[in-house]
Order: sequence, then C-alpha cells, then structure tokens
Amino acid sequence: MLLVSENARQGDPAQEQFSISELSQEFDVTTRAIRFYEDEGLLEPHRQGRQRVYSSRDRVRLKLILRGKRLGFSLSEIGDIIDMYDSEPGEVGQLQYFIEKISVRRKTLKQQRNDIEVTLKELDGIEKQCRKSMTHLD
Amino acid sequence: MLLVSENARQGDPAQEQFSISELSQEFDVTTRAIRFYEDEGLLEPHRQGRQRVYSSRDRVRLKLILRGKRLGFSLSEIGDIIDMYDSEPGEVGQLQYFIEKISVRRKTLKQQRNDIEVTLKELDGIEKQCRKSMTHLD
DNA sequence: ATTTCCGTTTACGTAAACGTCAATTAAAGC
DNA sequence: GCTTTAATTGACGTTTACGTAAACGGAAAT
Repeated sequence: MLLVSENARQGDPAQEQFSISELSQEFDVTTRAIRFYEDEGLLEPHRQGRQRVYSSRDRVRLKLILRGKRLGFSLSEIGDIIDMYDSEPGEVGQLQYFIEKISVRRKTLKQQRNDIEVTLKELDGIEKQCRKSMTHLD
Repeated sequence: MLLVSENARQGDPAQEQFSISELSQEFDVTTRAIRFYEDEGLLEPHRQGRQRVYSSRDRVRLKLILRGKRLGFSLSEIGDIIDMYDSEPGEVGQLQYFIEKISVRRKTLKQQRNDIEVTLKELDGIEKQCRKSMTHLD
C-alpha cells in the first residue's frame, strides 16, 4: 500500500488531482481526445513519471473545451477563448485588442442564440402540426 | 436580346428563380459548397440544360443549411432537420418517432442556448476586468 | 471571330478531429 | 513471480466539408 491514499488527493480543494480516465469518464470523452487536446496545446497536465496528472485547473480547461465544441468552435478558436479566460489582466499587453476579440466572440454567440430561438419556434410549429394530424387519425 | 427579361423571373413571387452565383453572393458561400450540398442530397435544383436553377424553396433550404452550420450541426444532421421541415404531415408515417426527434433536437438546442448564456456572462466579467485594468493604467 | 464570363464536371488535395491498432511500460492484485 | 489492468507513444486510417485546378460548354460583349 502506498503512503499516499486516494483521499490524499483531496486535501486542498484547489489541489485535487485527476487521472486521464477519471476525466474521460466524467465528461464522456475518450482518452484519445484528451491527449489530442494536449497535442494541440489546449492542455498541459503535470506528469508523475510518464503519467498525466490533471489539476482542477486542467479540469476547468477541459470543461471549456467541451463547451466550445458544443457551440461548434474549432479547437484553435477554443484555444483563443481559453487564453482569454486564462490570461491575467496584468499580463495582457494589448487590452484593446483583447476587448475587440471579446466583442467578435459575443457577436457570434448572439447570432447563434438568435438561430436557436428561431429554430426552437419552428420546431414548436412543426410539432403542433404533428400532434394535430395525429389526433386527426384517431 | 432574349424574349425573357431579368424581371420575368419575378412574376409569381413563389416562382422566383436564382442562379448558383446569385445564391452564392447572397449568402456568402462558394458555388463549390452549394454544389457539394447538392452532392450530399440537401439540394436538388432544376436544370435548364445543364445549368442549375434554384427555386425560392431551394433558397429556403440553403438558408436552413447555413443556419444549421452556424449551430455546429453536420451536413447529415442538417439533412435530417430539413427533412423534418419538408415532409408533409400526411406523408410522415411514424409521427411519434418524428416528435421524439424533435424533442432530441430541442434538447441539444437548449443545451447550446445555456452554454451561450454562461459564456456571454463570463465574457462580461472578463471585459470588466479588462476595462478596469485599463483605466488603472491611465 | 475571339475574348470574357459563368457555369459544369471530374478529380485530386487538404485540414480538422479524432479512431484504431500495435508495441511498451508501469502499477496493482493475487 | 505472474497476470491483469491502466496508461503511453507512434503511426497510420478515416470522415467531413469543402478548396483547387483542369478542361470544357454556352452566351454575351467588343
């Protein structure tokens, strides 16, 4: 038995650690995908020997990656977004440029939101027609 | 000069016709892409000889395709969606199955909408931090 | 007549995002 | 010690969604 038990990984809440398979299961992505995100520079977990050890910060990044994917962004776009979250305001040289990027991103998101509203309403209409013609067949 | 002028294509509003390049310009997609959507079975314009002639119905379909793309759906998913719009309620054999598909789609869209809300709020926060540290540097 | 535009077809190329082996290594359980 | 079991690296394969180039066909303009 190791001196370090399972629970030792939870001492400090900000110091939780995760294996690749834990994250893989939690978020339902393959380990292959997670490693791929690393290849693309979106994650850089620590190593214990050769094994990857993910911090809760890495876990948050993975969350952001998956959310970005659900929104249809490419991995490189997602990289940009995460960099925005990640960079300390002090480190950012060109804050103006930064704010412009935010505005572009916001625009895309609002367009998407609008697309969604329209589509949802259309789905309502289709479903109504559906139900109508179903009762009609009773 | 031809007997058929440009305007003749607008007699009946439901009978408008469009060339591939008109649609290409209007929606800012390449003609290559439009033809590709046809290869994938998402469009089937009429022909005048070899040339493609798009009806306003085709135009609507293209609109739906592009909206679907903005929402991150694959072309085959978009195909399913458009089929939903397109099918006459009378033609649909399994309305129940149909309604289930709608509910799945709705779920995805709501998830996306939620993702967007969260992301927009986070962007607000980031931008505030940004502006804060900018005035700080004045 | 010939250049100039569109448009078409065919075909090969490509970038993104992984999937799928195969070969190794390491750790854990018995 | 031996065998599962989990993880790693490397390499090649695959799908999607087009891009790009070549070669040709009509119609229109000069």
